[in-house]
Amino acid sequence: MTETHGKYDSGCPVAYALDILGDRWSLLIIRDMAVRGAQTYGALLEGWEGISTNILAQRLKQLEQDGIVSKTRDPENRRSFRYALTAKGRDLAPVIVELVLWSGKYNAADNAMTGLLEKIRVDRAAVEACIRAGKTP
Amino acid sequence: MTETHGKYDSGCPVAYALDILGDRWSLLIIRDMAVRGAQTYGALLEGWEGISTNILAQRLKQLEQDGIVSKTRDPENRRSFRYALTAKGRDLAPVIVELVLWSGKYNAADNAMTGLLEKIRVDRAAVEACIRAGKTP
DNA sequence: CTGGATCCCAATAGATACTG
DNA sequence: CAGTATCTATTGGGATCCAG
Repeated sequence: MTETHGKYDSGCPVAYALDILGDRWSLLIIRDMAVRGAQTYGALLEGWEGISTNILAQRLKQLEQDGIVSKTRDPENRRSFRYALTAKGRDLAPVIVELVLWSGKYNAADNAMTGLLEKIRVDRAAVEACIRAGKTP
Repeated sequence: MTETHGKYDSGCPVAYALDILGDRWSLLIIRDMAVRGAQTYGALLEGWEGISTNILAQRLKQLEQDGIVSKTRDPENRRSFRYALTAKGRDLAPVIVELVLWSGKYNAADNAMTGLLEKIRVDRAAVEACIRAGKTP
């Protein structure tokens, strides 16, 4: 019954994760939602790395299918949509935290944009709790 | 002096990590070394997912440049090489562990090949210590 | 206007066959 | 065993077009 997801159906949990996250953009989109609080297509387009419109649309659709992202109409602005992380998406917080710690160790120099590393160093649990609560740390 | 690595030089630590790991194969190669103990080109080729030869060669070269993997001549077999994780590569252990835990939560069904999830659940610290020590858990 | 589809084209990733 | 060569498929950028 296990839905065959992607390319390699090896039964390895690392491969399962990489089927969803193993590309240049998916995790950056998740980061934009978790860390920067981006909630709209427009806000995601203006991320730090400059994703293009077709890729963003495609990845959002895929992430929605994978249960990472939810899409709803904006209650206050009927012509807009709101994207949010699901519980499954927010549960990636520890993965993001470990990636940031690793980068911080080996790429100490540039960490300019986020300040995330410092926040994690001060109180890692608090950062994860924020993300899990759907708030930006 | 920060060497510009890859595509997006945004200064975000997540992006730094993804520049090295954000593709379908790099982290699987690292997993094969860390978890399965693969040390040769041939052993890596026979991983669970079936990487093709050119991709493996290219990724190994890149991972070596990025300081994740080291390549040395096999002392016992002069015509063979041995690939190993560097400290930087082994320090990805927590990232792999978090990915496995996440997959285990949302893809409980298939975890057949590794048994890694169970080991992590029994003693996470021990698994990470193994990998950091260059031993397979 | 926001959100997204589409087309064109360049660049990368990848499978297979072959080589020292 | 450890790759290279070749060829095809997929990805991605950028502009533009389209719908609500």
